[in-house]
Formats: sequence, structure tokens, C-alpha cells
Amino acid sequence: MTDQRRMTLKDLAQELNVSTATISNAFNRPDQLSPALRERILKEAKRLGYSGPDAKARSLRTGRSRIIAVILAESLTYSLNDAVASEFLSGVAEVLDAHGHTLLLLPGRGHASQPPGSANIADGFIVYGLMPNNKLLDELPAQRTLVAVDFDIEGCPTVHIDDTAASYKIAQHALNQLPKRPAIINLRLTKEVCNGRVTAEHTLLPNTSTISRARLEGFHNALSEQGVDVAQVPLWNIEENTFEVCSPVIAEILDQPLEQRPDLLLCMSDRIALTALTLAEQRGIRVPEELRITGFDGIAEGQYRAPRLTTVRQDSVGKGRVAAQMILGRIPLAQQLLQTELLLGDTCP
Amino acid sequence: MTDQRRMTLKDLAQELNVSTATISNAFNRPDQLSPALRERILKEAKRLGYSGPDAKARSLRTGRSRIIAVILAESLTYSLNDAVASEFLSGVAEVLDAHGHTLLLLPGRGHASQPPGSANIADGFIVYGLMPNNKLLDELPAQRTLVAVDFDIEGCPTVHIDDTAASYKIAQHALNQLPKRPAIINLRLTKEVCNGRVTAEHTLLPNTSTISRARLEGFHNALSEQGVDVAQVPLWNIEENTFEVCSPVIAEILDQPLEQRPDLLLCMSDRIALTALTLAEQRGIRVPEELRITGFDGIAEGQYRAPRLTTVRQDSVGKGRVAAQMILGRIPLAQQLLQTELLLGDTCP
DNA sequence: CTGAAAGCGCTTACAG
DNA sequence: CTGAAAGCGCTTACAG
Repeated sequence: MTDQRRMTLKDLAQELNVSTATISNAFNRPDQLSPALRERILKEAKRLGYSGPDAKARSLRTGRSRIIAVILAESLTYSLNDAVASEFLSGVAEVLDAHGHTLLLLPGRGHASQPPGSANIADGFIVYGLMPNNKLLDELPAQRTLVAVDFDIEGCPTVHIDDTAASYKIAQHALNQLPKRPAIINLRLTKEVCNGRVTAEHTLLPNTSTISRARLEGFHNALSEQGVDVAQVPLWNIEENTFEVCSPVIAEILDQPLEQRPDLLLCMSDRIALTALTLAEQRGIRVPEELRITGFDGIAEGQYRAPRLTTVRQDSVGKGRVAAQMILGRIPLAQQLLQTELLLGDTCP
Repeated sequence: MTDQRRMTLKDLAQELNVSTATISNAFNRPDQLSPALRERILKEAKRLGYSGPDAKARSLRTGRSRIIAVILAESLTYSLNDAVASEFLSGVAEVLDAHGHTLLLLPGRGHASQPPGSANIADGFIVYGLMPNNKLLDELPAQRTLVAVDFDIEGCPTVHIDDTAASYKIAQHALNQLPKRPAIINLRLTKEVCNGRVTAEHTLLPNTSTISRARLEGFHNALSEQGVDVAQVPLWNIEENTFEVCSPVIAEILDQPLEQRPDLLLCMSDRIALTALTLAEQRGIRVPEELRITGFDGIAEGQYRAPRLTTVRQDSVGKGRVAAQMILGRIPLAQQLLQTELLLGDTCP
């Protein structure tokens, strides 16, 4: 027996005394041969341990792998543990899955060991989140489809939400009751690494095409409209959307003397807002009576708890679906802008 | 210009008047040619828009794709939104990434549209979670490495935790204060679909190799040890580890007449426990004074909140790391059993 | 309905 | 240090 090598389509053809084309057709084009012959081939294949045409050879021959890669701006470890990114991925996966494609996960910040090669097996690329450098994009095969999500690549189809409008909407709601000391907690707003108060020393990231600047603008618009001098509203910044990184910054905010402690926190993410909520609860600060908190994202964790988080929901799953449908050519490649929705919870009624 | 087709290694070789082997070596084996020549090739490649050897052809030729597939028992959508599965995946991704491999996500419950083919491109497979049928496993190429996580495949290396010991440990802790009316909330314990009370009508899943039976045994051991008649402890069951599915079952439990309402809930997952906590808070039931709650898993969401969840932590990230290291051959293929750790939170002090 | 043949784009001994 | 040649395992017009 030829147990040593893995059986190939050619081996099977010889074994059954038919041509390789017929075997291939039995697996790929049922209409090209008689049902009886097809049955026989499939049965014999199973018996002899041939589990179907090899995907590597098939993809080389056809030029298509049925694999779509998602390139994540952050590390895979971070992204998989972030609710917003996970929801996005699940939207992508759902559509790919429904159309016989699979999902390859690629980290944006390439490890040194990463050879440029193994990524370009994909038929298309979805790039998610801000891309710090464009090196990776250069390396992407030029002919392949590319869809950018949450940031812009020149001349590339994109899926976005209107961050400025969404943050304006939530801030406007929060200001239905005028705060004495509002504060804004940003996510990656400064060029320099900064976990704490944003001061004159810090440079803000460029105005265009960064999510944080767009959201800040929405907050500022709503505040100005209410006659608040935005220059007086303290800005805090957080570099990473995790409890561990948020926690010390928020502790610093909440542990200020009472007369300086904010009574409204406009947070740029639900993770930040939830961390603020936890820390407030631990300190016995009553929410919303003494401290009103708003989030941004609408992740499940903020809604399936008491008190529920007041926030603005972006449809991350929907974003993933749209991006996947574009890549698969099921909807036109275009610039899509998705709607957001106010979620009126208990932390800022 | 040959702008029509994508440029190939052969095109580049002709353009530069060297052999294809030299181009290949320039990209893959720097030691096989002079630095000067290599520099020239790389520079010209960039100029002409050749972004390196095609991964499809390379993987066919070498027989390796540097892709590892994770087959998830549940749908991708569910798994990506489940904290335990996400942590597991992030452990896998971390190790793969560090060794120049990438992660392909495959749903276990195959869609009809899914051709058997496109999965077998992977060099190895990590199968995560209970496998309902073995059809998929049959289709996996026989020669490829396989690692099973959280369940057994005959003759296959596995990564496990000791569920019985872990649940014994948490239940034993919970029983430091003897409950009047303990209850157990299981996850997929019954053969029949059951979201609610488990009755004599229901058949329990087979004793061997299901996580839920193993955990139930641990709970029962601890209860028996305290002289509790386990036959009198009500069993409830939940089919899916999501707030939406947990919520109505737990509402039913908590809305019983006060004299029947449990004062201790031993939950088989943190998601169940957190849902119980939220619903108790909404009803003004004081935790832990009137109701003690324990979880299982140790997900971040249970620890970064007030009150903190009392639970037992399984190292899901570590599980992923070990599985990935086995697949890559960096540690021996074996049966690994990972440690668990009691997390003493506020919901069951 | 079936078969012979070309070729997808590489890598790798091997000879020079 | 470099080049000629074989072949990885398929799919697909095309001819019969």
C-alpha cells in the first residue's frame, strides 16, 4: 500500500482507472459526470482515505483560496479580548461563513519573525482600526481587494460611523442637566504616550481621520452649544482600552478633592465608562446622583448589568457584515457610513 | 509593461537576468547569495511592484502553509463574543504570532455551503470544545497534527482542566456557610433542549467526557461531604452561555416564592453567575446577604466590577498557549491538565 | 460523458 | 555563488 505518502487525486484516479479530471469533477462539478460514477468515486475515496482535493494545490491553480484576512491594528491578543473588535469580527465571520469563506486573523503590528509571505494567501483584506504605519499596506499584494474600517486608505472602500455626530448626540443628552464640572476621558488622543491629564505639553493627534479627535469634536460641539467654555473642560487620556490601563487614570480623577471632582464624565468608550463606574461604586460615589457617566460603543457588558450604562451604540457587528459583504463583492465597494443609536441607561438618565 | 498580470518571481528573474532560484533565495535564504546581489534584487522587486513569493505556490511546493486552524465547537459568532473562548483564542494567537504562523478560524457546525476543501490548507488543527458529531473530524486530513481542547479525541493529544476538582473546590468554599436552599445552574447538562428546571423527564448527558457532568460531580461531592442530600438540590439548566438565554431561566428561579427561593446558586459559568447577579440587583435581592452566588471561569468581567464575583479561574489564555505550542511542536504532544485557582470575590465570601 | 495535457508560481537538490 | 530543471497537486479548456 502507499500508506507512506498522503493520497493524491492522481493516485485515486489510477486506482479507479479514470482520469484525474473525472475525480476533480466528482468533487467540484457534479453535473459533469454520471451520478453513479460520482457515487462510486466518492465512496472509494472515503474508503481509501482520500479526503478531497488539496486546498494548497487548488488555490494555486484557481488563484483563489476562499480565505479573507482581517488585519487588526492592535495585537491579536488585545483585539480578541476587546468587545468592540470581537463584535466586529463576529460580523465578518458570520458573512464569510455563510458564503463558504474562512477568516484568517493577522496582527497589524508585525512581529519581527513574521515573514511577509504567509499573509498574501488571502483573496481579500479587511483592515480594521487605525494603521500606525503604512509599511504593512505596501506589502499587501496590489491586485487584491482591500476594505478599510474605521479609518481611511486613499482610494479605498471604507466602512465608518460618524463619530462626531454620535458623540455630539450622547453629549447633548448628558447636558440635559448642566454639570458643574464636566470632564472628558479620551482614548489615544495625544501623540505622546499619556495616561493621565492632558496638558499643554501634549500634542493632540492630527485632526483628520483619527477617531478620538472626531469624537472630541462632537463633545466640544455639544458643550459649546450649552455655553460651556470647552477650554475649561479638563481632558484626560488613556492609551489602551483595558481595565488595567484605565483604572489608575480614573482613580486619579475620582480621588481628587471633592470640589474638583467631576460630576460628569464623558468617556470615549464603554470600557472607560465601565471602569469609572466600578471605581465609583468601590468608593461609594453614587451614580448618577453624584457622578453622571456616559460611554461610547454600546457593548453588551454595559447593558446587561445594573445600573445600565448610558451610551451610544455603534453597530460593530453590522460594520463587520458590511465589510465582509464588500470584500466578497456582494455589495458595491463604496464609502459606507453606519448609523448610531442612543442607549439611555441608568448612569446618566 | 506587463501591468495586466500580477508580477511573478519568474518575471522578475527575467527582468534582472538572474535565475528564479536566485530570486527565491534572495527572499528565503539570504546566506545563499551575495548581500550586494540580494540588495539589488529586493530593491528592484519593490520598484517593479513584486511583493514577494506567492503564498499559494509556496505552500504547495513546501507542503506547509504556516497556517494553524482552530475549529470552534460553536458558531464563530458565538465564540467570538464569549469571553472564555476569546481568551483561549488570544492565547493561541499569541504563540502562533510569535513563531510566524497565522490563525484560521473554522466553525465546527459547518454551514451547508461549506465545501470540505478550503480548511485543509492548515498545517495543524486545534479543536476547541465539545464536538457534537465526528463527521468533521473524519474530513480532516489524516496526516495533519490535531490537538483537542476541553474534550477527548481517541489517541489525540489534549489540553484540559480538572473540572471535577475545580468545581469541588469552589463548592466547598461556598459551603463554608451552610445554605438552606442551594441550587445548581448547569450549562448544557441535558440531552434534551432544556432552558429551565431539570426534571425526571430529562436525560443527563453521558457521564464521561462532558464538562457539565464533570462539574456537576464536583458540586455533588462537596455537597455530600457536608451531609446535604444531593437528590434534594434542584438542578436548573441553560443551553447557551449568553445573557439572553440565561436571563429568563434565572428570572424564573429568583421570582419563586421567598420560602422556595435559593440562598446559594452554584453556577457552571461566570456568564450565568453574572446574569444572576444582575437580575438579583434589579430585584433588590442583596448579594451575598440574601443570595450567595459562585461562578466558574474567572473572566475579566466578573473581576473588574463591584461586587466582584466569587469564582474559580481556569487559565483559558494558558490553555490556548499550550495547545498552540503543541501544534507547533515546541512542547511534546501529550495529555496536559492545567491548574485552576479559587478567586474569592464578594458574591460568596 | 470522459481523458490527455498544460500550467498555476514557486522551492530545492544538484551540477557547475 | 549561480542556473537549469523537476515537480508540489490540482483545475480547466479542449477534443473526442
